[in-house]
This record gives sequence, C-alpha cells and structure tokens, in this order.
Amino acid sequence: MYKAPRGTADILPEEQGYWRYIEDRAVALCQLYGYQRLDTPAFEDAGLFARSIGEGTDIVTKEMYTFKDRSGNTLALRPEGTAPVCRAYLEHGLDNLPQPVKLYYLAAIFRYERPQAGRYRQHYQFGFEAIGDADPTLDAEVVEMAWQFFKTLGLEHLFLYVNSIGCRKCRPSYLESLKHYYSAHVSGLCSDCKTRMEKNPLRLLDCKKPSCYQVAEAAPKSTDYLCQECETHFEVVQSYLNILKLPFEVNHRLVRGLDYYTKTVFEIQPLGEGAQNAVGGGGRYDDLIEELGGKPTSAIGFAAGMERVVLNLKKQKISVPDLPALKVFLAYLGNEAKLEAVRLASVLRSDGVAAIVATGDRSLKAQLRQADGIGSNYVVIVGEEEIKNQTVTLRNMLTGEQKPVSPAELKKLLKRVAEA
RNA sequence: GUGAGCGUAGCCGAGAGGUUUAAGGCGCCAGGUUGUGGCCCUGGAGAACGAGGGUUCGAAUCCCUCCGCUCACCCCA
Repeated sequence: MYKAPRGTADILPEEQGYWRYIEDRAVALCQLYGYQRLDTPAFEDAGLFARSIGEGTDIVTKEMYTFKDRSGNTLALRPEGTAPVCRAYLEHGLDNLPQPVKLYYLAAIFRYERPQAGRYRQHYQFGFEAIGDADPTLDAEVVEMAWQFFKTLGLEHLFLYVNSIGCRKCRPSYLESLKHYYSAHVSGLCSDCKTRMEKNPLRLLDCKKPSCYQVAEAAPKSTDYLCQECETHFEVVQSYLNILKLPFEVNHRLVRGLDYYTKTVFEIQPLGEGAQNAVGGGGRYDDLIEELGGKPTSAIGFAAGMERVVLNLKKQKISVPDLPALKVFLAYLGNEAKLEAVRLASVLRSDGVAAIVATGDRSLKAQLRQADGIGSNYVVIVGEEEIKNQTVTLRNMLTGEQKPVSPAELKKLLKRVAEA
C-alpha cells in the first residue's frame, strides 16, 4: 500500500473547516491592508534560493528538494516564500509600479527535515511582503498585520518579539564582538554552540540549553551596535508599534535563520513548551532585491505556518465555522423513480440547490440512514405513489415532518432554504 | 544527521510464549414484516497482529535487522 511520503499529510474533509477559516481570514486581512495576491510556481531555479537564503544555511545545504529536470536545469521545490516573490517582482517589472508594492501568498513550502510536531516536509505558509520602501511605518504595518492575523483567528496568549539585527554596515562589528565575547566562554558551551561560533554566531543567542543560557543572556546585544541609521529606524519602528498599541517586547536574543534579514526582525510565539514555538515571523530584507540583480530596494515581510496555526487553534479549542452544509438528499424506490430523482437533482442544482442522489438499489431505510449519516437536512423521496400523483415527498430531517409537494413547490421551498 | 518511545481491523484498543481458527468499543453493512433516518435490539463483513529473519515442540507475545509513526535535538513556519 502506498502511503503519503514522510513529512507530508493529507488534509481530510473533516479538517478542511480549519483551513478554510484561516484562508478566509488571511485573504480578508490582506484585502483590508491593500495587499494583492501573488502565486508563484512550486519550483524555481535552485540558484534563486541559494543566493537569497544563503549558501551556508541549513535550508540550502541540507533541506532543499533540488533536482535536475530532463533538460538538465537545476531546480528546487521552494523552501520559503520570499525569494520567489522578489524574483517575480523583478521579472515582471513590478519595480515600475508605485512603491511600495504589497503582495501576499498562500503556498506550499518544501524542506527535507525530520518531521516533528508542527514541522513537515511539505507545509503551507501564508505570507505577505511590502517591497520598495524603507519607511519604518511599513515595519510597523507588517507587524500589526501579523498580529491582527492571529487575533482575528481568535488565538490568545501570544507573544510578540521584536529585535533589530542591523544592516551590512553595522552587523559585522557586532558579530566580531559577539564572537570575541563567546571566545571567552567556550568551555561552558554545548557542542552545538561550539560549532555555531564558526558557522552562525547569531544563533548562539537563542540556544535553548540551560548551560548556555547565562552566557547568552549576558552576551552583547545587537541593538547596542547599530549604526545611526539602523538605530533611528528601530526607534521609529518602536514608536509606531506603541502608537498601534501592539504588545511587543524587544527580545535581544531573537534572531532569524535566513541570511537576508536586516534591521527589524520579529516573531510571534504562543505560550507553552511546544518545541516549534513560532507560529509566524518575519523581518526586513533591504539587500535581497539587489542581491537578486535588482537595484537597491528595501522590503519587509512576514510568514506564518498554517499547520502551526491549525495546531494552536485546536490547542486553544477555538471552534471554526462549519462548512456550508445544506444538503438535499434524493431517495427513490424503483427504476422509474430513480430516473425522476436524477432529473430532479439536476433541476435543483441548476437553481443553486445542493443535491445528492442516492445510488444503488437499497431499501428506503438504508437510503435514509445514509442521508442522516452525511448530515442531510432534507430528503426528497420519489416512489411509485409520488410518480402517480406527480408529486414528491419532502422530509425535514431535523423535525421529522414530511409532506407531499409538487416539483414546482419543491424548487421554491428548497431554494428559499438554500438562500437563507 | 543524532537521541528516545511506539507499531494489533477505517478509528480507539485488550492480549505480554500454549483452547486466540486474536477480545471489546466506534464506524460500516444488513435485518427487527408491507416505502422512512437519528435511540434500542439482532446479525454480518473486516486484522494471519508493520515487514523479513531467528529462538522454541509452540510467538501478536522473546531476540535481530529493516521499514514506518511519534516526540525531542539540529533547524525552522
């Protein structure tokens, strides 16, 4: 028997309510803030990701689904959403539109990782980007949108962490002093942190090991090393966040895993121990567009993991609206009646009434049982009697009442219910 | 890539070396008279116990390998 590949999941009908709920809110949110949808391909030139995310990052070195197609092009399933958006922005000359350009996406993301709670090899992200403007109000707007997204979903107990990791002008000196500081504490560090010192010093800051906690707490803060521009930017961002009454907290240990981030970074985490704690995060990436061959272009974005959102909705026992449910079930007795039932269903549907016809030749009892089982509100019964009288029997499954009606009345009645 | 736990019908889940040709519950199917659901009653279908190998007179029950699932590390949404 075939099974879904490791780290992937089928989203069964019973789960769809959550997804529809989240997607609907996401789309409405973007509409409200003036962000337009952009869909990009599931795979891209692999080089796009290597260049943007960073050659040395885990995502690029060991998590990408990279493959050669039959003409020898090296492609990769997208391991994140921002780079493709930037690629499309450049490819289609969106830099000639009034700036900033505001875009959003809902897309599948692929990373070859060991699956875990809230972590998959194929997962979905909802993200949005404001490209083409360095105004700190955009930082605040994106953070606010992110926050609003979770709020409108009904999620509680969320923490909003903000930090600034500087730009290419000021970050090098920060990294120097960070390394310098850590070199005096090597002996007490965990083995992961020892390799991090070389590979990714920023990551030293968010090591979860208790042994490294003290060291990380006392480490130099990136915000103390910001250049004038970054410092002002960060201050203004914070003042806007305050004006927007966002309950943020500056977290000096917040860093992000992709190389392209500059200045503002932020993350939203729910309360609780779950290892995969961030439900969403983002930041500014002022060098990325240029890195991809465009002219220097500031931008900021955010992405949320859909599965993690679903996980938290469930954890917080937030109920989502039922999917549209009115179902009319047509039961029949005999071949002649079957023909009539099929015909009638077609008529109802052309009137916008959702209808399901029984199949096979089962007893009426069985047909009703099925109708009940799939949650039908009404059952239309067609039998010899009805055919003779030119009527059908309409049964309300909630009340158990039923009465004979003419086909014309039936249409009218059901249409009224469908529209209500 | 590393570590830990787990793997019995669609789902939940007993069994822990010998009447097990493997309980029970949910779900599914069919009946409980003539054309009627949801409750109740009865019956039925459905698993050689993840796969392969071994130990033993005998294994779902013990051992090994592999596969898979889950959780954690790494990393990230």
